[in-house]
Amino acid sequence: MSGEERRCQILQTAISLFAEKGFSGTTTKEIAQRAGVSEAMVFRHFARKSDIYDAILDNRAAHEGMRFPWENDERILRAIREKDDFTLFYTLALIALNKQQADVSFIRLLFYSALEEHELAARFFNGFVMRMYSFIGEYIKERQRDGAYRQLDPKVAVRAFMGMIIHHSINVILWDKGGKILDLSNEEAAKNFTEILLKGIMA
Amino acid sequence: MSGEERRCQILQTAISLFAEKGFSGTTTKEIAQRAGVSEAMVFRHFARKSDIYDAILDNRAAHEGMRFPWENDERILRAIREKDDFTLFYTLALIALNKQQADVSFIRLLFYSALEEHELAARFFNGFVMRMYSFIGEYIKERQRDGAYRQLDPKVAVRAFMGMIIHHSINVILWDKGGKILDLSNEEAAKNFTEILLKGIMA
DNA sequence: GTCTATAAATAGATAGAC
DNA sequence: GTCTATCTATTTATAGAC
Repeated sequence: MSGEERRCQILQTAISLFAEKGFSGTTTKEIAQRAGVSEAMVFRHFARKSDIYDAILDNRAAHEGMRFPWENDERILRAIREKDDFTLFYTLALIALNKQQADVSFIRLLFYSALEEHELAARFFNGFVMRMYSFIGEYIKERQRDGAYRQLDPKVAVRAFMGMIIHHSINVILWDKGGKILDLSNEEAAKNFTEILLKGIMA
Repeated sequence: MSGEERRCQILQTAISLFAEKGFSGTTTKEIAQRAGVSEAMVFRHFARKSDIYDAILDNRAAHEGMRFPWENDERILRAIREKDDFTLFYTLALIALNKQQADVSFIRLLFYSALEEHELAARFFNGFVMRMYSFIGEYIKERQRDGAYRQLDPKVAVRAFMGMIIHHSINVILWDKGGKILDLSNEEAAKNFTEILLKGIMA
């Protein structure tokens, strides 16, 4: 295997372990074992263990989780043009829920990084999250000008909406794994949260 | 210092360190240093490091975070009797927000324990969270029978409401510390979320 | 590029004196 | 109940051969 390939493979292995057990809960030995190489190989590519964590910042795959999958999504662009509120928020919610639950590993990594105060969390927040607030916030402002929504801080509406969605995913992933309290398809969840939000902010 | 006192003090120190850096991110040496004792003292009271983590389960102070501060709260009991929806949800939200943000340490401990899959998280979920769902859920059912709220799964409404609240606190605590995106008093947040929920679920 | 062997540092845990 | 000293295991990290 070439240097670049090996480096990448070790990094992927480490990311998945950091997501499972956090940075300090993961040993270089485990990383090496799961990657199927010797520990010396790990240190050949990353001088210190913390360099592996830092390398996540430049990793393409990790940034996958920070992509805006809807910026070129035809359903969404059309819903915005047509001011089809339900379709817009429903589609946003459904895409988010599916994405979050398909990438449990990324969500866990993100929460660990927030608790451990690693730059990854800050970068996610300053990139993805802020962009999200302005994207949805702008639409809400426009609809307020139309008189369709009542006057409230658009950012509060975004927080409420994202709160329902993310909190639901966190429950599915972290707290209520078996669906003990609430077992709901993502379609049902998206529909219900969208209805609550829209009725909640309409004029 | 007596044995029991010392044990308790070491436990408190450990809890606060586990909240900061997680279980594996904390060393027994640090615990000893911050508690102002030798490492030997730590191991005198807790044979193994993991025993400290486990002892949190029997700790009164940790259970403080799992209390229902409103079960004897006159404002809330009265709001239920009078079916004063706004006051009920507003008060619940405000108490929750204030409590969460006053006990950042407990919230962090809880999230670490969920990621680390420690029993603390499961106990919190099976105790506090489930009780919360049935408490609010029952009220919503009653109001649905009254014809005041539209038909939807009460648990979905609870998840939406708790989602807004908890997600907001998590933002304040973990992600948006400086209030970069949204800087809101807990009163404003409680008011806004309550309005969105109530308009969102009313008939 | 890969490994085995080993060093160095740290973490968890114990012994025994006071 | 408390400490110092010590031990062992683990973890991070390096050296050097192939």
